[in-house]
Amino acid sequence: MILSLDLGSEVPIYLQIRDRIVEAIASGELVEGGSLPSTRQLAVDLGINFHTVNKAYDLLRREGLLRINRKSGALVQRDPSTGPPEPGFTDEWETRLRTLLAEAVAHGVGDPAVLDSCASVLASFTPTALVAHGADHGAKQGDSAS
Amino acid sequence: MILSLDLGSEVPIYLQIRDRIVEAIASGELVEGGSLPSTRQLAVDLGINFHTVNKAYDLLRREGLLRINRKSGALVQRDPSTGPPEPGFTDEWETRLRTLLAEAVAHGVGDPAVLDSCASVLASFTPTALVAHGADHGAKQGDSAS
Amino acid sequence: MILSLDLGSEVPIYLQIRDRIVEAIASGELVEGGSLPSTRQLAVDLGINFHTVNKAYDLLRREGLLRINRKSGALVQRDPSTGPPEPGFTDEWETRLRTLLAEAVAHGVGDPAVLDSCASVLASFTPTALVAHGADHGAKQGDSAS
Amino acid sequence: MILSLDLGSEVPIYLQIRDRIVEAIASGELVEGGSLPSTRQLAVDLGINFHTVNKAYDLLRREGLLRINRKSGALVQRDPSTGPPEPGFTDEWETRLRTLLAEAVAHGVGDPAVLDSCASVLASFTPTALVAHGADHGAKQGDSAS
DNA sequence: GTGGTCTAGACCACA
DNA sequence: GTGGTCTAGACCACG
Repeated sequence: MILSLDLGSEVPIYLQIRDRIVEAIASGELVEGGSLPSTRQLAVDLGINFHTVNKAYDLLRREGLLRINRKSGALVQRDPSTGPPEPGFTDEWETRLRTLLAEAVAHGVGDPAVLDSCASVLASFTPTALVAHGADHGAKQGDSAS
Repeated sequence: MILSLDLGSEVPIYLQIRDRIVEAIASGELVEGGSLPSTRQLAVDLGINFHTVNKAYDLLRREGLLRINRKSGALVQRDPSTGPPEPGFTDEWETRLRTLLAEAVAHGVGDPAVLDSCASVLASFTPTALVAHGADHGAKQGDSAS
Repeated sequence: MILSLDLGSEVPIYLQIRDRIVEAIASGELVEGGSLPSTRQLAVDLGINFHTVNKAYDLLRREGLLRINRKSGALVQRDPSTGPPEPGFTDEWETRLRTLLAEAVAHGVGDPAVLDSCASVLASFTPTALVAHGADHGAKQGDSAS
Repeated sequence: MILSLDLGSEVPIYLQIRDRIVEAIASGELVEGGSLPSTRQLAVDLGINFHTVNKAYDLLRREGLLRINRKSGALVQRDPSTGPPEPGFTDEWETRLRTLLAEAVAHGVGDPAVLDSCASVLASFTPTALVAHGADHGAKQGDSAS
């Protein structure tokens, strides 16, 4: 759970923390039931105010990725294997995806290049070891639409 | 150039305007050199303050998608056919893509489903290709429509 | 009187015209009593609206550098040999000079480099040829007012 | 950090603030790393809206003279000892210098008088050198005062 | 007519 | 507490 922040970035610190944790869950680095450092501990490690960590954890809780209780601290509530997303998640997410992809296309990134980026990002979440027996859910290729 | 906003959304109005325009550029609805409504006009049409439109336009200008001058108003500066993105764009964009995709994966959307979403979003930007036989009026070459 | 503008610059066109004319007067390219192109003519030559030229001429008139009458058009009212500036000019000008020089110093340009810039700019106004025989109406020296 | 404005001047307040700060940096009154009053505080002190201060600070930030973060407010990012200016600064600056000096020359201020003005303005930024015997505390080396 | 400035109030995000 | 967002009115600059 090494979590590198960029102080002085445009992105608020609490969001950077949240983003890194989301990515850690996506990549399997954090699995359902796993525990995260206490807010105080992480704050000390990162050299930031613990309120900032708190805010990140709370955001993740509201997103359904963490559960938090007094005794055991923050635990991962969800991971890729937990099941399909809550209803309503996908629509809202696709809206954001649409805007993000539009941005690349508008700037002149070709459709294939965009898809390649998506595929390679996905591949980076499943570092080969997990693609064990059938590999039927890996970052498959060739279904490009254009 | 119908631009439907969701007042009362979490997303600020100026960002919604910006997002819709980015998507319009990506989809070829707006092409390089095309002109956008004047800030005041659009503001009246949308029933909002002109500053809000102004802010959206200014953001797009800073992103390199619009150029703005006093006489002719806002013109589209870039479209998918204009060329590859400025250096530095892709890296920053992929960082955001990574976070966005991680979000879906963490919520249990499978890699293939994610890729499908990406592909179908991209396809939605070039719907003409799916309909046309020769597809000679797609936003691929500089055949400006104005 | 070739006057090159940069359309699309941050600096308004009318100000660019004004600035170029001020520089032409400073360099002796335009002398007291000399006539400028008519607003319409210059507007056509530059491919701009004649109101814009008008605005530049009017500004110069208010600054005391031009006089304008219907029959003979715009005439240069002042040049370096006309005499010392109107009272009040110098103070206001030095305030602007102070800010401009402070900007360079704050950005790390050393005092000598700043002075060099000033000197070379001044030298560029008096292209050596004018300091010829008597040099009694050129940018004469030694009449420092301070 | 006393900052006297002239309400009712032609020059917008935010620009006056910006100019005074630039001059304070040039004169060594503000040194790299030094902190400025918070936007709200300064606004109260000056009896103006905090947005106006904000605008001045933001302009200075875009000029590279300030850095701004939420925790520590506005800090001086540059001062005469920080090093040479960013490439591109000098050219743009000399263009403005050229116009400003041309103005004086056109109004009849002699070249020597102009140069004198430049020199005395520069001298006013480092007044200590004119007083001190050894001049070992001038704003020449990185002897930050904070 | 256009876009942009200047100032501003209410509110939010951040640490 | 800090800076920043979002929206806004009145006015100016520009062509």
